[in-house]
Amino acid sequence: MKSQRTRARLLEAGLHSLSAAGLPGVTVGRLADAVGLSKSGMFAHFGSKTCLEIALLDEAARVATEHVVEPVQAWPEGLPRLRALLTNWLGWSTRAGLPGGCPFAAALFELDDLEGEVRDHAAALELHWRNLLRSLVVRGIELEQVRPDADADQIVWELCGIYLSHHASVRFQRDPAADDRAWAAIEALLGRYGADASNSP
Amino acid sequence: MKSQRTRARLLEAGLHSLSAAGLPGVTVGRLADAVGLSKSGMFAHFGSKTCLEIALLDEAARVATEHVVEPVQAWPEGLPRLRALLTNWLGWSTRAGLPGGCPFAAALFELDDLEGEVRDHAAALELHWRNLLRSLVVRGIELEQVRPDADADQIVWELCGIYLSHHASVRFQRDPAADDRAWAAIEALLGRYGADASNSP
DNA sequence: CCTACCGATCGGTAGG
DNA sequence: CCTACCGATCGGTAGG
Repeated sequence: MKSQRTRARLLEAGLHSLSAAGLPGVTVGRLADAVGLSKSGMFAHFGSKTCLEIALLDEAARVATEHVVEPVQAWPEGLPRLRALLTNWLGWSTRAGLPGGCPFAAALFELDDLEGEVRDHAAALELHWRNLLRSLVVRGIELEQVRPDADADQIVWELCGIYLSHHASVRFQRDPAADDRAWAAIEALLGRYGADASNSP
Repeated sequence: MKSQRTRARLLEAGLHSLSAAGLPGVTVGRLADAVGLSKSGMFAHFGSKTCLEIALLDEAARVATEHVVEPVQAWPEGLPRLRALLTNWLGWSTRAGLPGGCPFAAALFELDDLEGEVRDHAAALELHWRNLLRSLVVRGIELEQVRPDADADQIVWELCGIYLSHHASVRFQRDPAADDRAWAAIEALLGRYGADASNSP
């Protein structure tokens, strides 16, 4: 019970480091210091650095789900829910109280050319997220809010690009127009496939 | 003269590490080993780790320019040259012989929440690149290949998103359809602003 | 460019 | 969970 609270504090502090400095910024020693225990205490909670990294990715997914996915279940299915999800997705890490960017966006580029458990775990979480996006698009097609010949995978692919460009725009270039640019791109993308659109591809 | 050749070998080996494992993957000791000299020999060439990192970003920019920008000057101005540039941009690091991904894409997410000279240098190179993209779009407008009311910055912003999604798609998800997805997105984007397009925004 | 060295930190373990 | 410790590696320096 006390152990579980300590673990929760470790995950919270670790997620902050992960957001601020990426996986290389998370070290066993620094995290132990931040929470006020010894390094070996860390290994009592996480058997290895790899286990810690995987636990932190899961924690990031948990917090992301809490802030991005859960509030959206109240919206009507299909496009309205997708739009609400995108609203929550863009900039979620800041609204979740994290000091830096999205750990998954970072993992996409930090782990891309590495092999191992951590990469595999990040890839699984990433796939899960894309499938969620995809299911909303597919539901939009079923509900005839999106053209029946729309390519759901293409839409998801482009939405991910908009998310990444928005992330770079906000966190790296610090462009105040990032939100406007992202929504202009999103509306153009959805407009392209909208059931009301008459222009052929 | 011999020193210059050694420096060139250091830059080449360092750029490989940078591509494969990002900035955290470049260490003075490993790079010294790879080229067969001592660590202090490294400091004779680059005064500090920071200097080395900046030199590697410049080297990455040099190689990128060589493979992406220079071959494109033969194309007609405006849209044809932009399309040729995009063709060379997507996947350039592999065609340049690098073992991993694009160092600038990685820097965008590795350095975003850090401060310092390295970040500033990466930001300057990034801005230079976006300005190049922008100038091609603007030239397309001047040549009436692109609608006069097109927002060049928005186009560049979306192109960067397509590049990042393509990068994640190729290197992280290893999706063989990445090129097709990227070009579908590019053609849709350019079609949206094409001089021949009659649909309003 | 070298040898030889510095203090700090890395992930991890022994033994309790 | 702790103290105490391990070998390896980090960026960097002194002196040549």
